[in-house]
Amino acid sequence: MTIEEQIKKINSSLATKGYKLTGQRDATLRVLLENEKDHLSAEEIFLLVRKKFPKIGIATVYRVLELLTELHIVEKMNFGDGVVRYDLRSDEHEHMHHHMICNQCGEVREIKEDWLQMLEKRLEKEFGFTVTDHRLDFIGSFHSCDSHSCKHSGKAAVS
Amino acid sequence: MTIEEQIKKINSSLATKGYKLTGQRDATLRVLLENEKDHLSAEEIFLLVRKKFPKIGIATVYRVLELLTELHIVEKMNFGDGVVRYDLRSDEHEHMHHHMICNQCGEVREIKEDWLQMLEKRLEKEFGFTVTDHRLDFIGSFHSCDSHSCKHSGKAAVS
DNA sequence: ATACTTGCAAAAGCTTTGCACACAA
DNA sequence: TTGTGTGCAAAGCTTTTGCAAGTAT
Repeated sequence: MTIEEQIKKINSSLATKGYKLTGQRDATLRVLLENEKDHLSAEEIFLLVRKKFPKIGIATVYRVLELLTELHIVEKMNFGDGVVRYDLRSDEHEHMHHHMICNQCGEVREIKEDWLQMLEKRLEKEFGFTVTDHRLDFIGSFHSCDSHSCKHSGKAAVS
Repeated sequence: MTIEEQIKKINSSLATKGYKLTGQRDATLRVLLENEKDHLSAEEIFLLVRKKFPKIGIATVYRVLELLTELHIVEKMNFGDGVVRYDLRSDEHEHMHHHMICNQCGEVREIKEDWLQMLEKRLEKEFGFTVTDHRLDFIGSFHSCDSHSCKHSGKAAVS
């Protein structure tokens, strides 16, 4: 699905609940869609959105992110560096993507398969617990980061 | 392992790094050990510690928690309610416990098995990624909470 | 008109830090 | 005495909120 198509679809979701796709919301959404893999913080999102929409205030960005969280379009995540990051849940892999977090270079790479269906059935049976969502992160390191100096941007290492 | 034994063990870890087991640290540790399953926030820990050690300040509690995080005795977690919670990593199930988070009653129940070993081998093989830690949370609801009014304390519901 | 949105600034958390004092080796 | 640890209050951050003004239908 192209970004335009995704925007269009999200616009429908907004409309259903009586919300409008304003310029600020559109710009924020584009930043999220264009940086899907980056798990940006509110501050980072704000700085990027401001390039598209200079007069936006950070309060608006927070309000947009809260709105998108409500609609389950993004999800708040915390990778241990103390900052809230926003993770886009695009249709293709909603409810089924996991993370590998490298503690050498800080990269957060996504795994776009759902590895947990079996386990979720087990929770249902053994605990009477119905799963509606899950979160799975692996912390460790890529061999390519261990062996030679890592090419990825040196974000803060995790824990 | 009894609480006394665990305290003793942790004391050794502290000593190794030149830290002392002061009254404040002892009290904080006991609160954590006695409430292992509760995933307390800093504020909650502070209130409980103050019962044992009334003159303690919250800054000290934060400093103790930071110290324990450094030593990998506790781990900072975020369950989506916006509060940092501290999760004890006791020896028996270090690196191998998961969470069921009920969005009816807010209970966080632990699963003390490691269900991920197979998947971690796969990451090693497919991505060249060595896992040193992981995190697995399931969000959903217990049937007992759906059917009749839930007996657990009504913490804030998750997302 | 009416309801939704926004920017700004103030307020509200939660967490960290500076500093002088206390304590233990 | 020397370095570690602590309480208090102040400072720092991120995030939320109040309010008046703006916008679209």
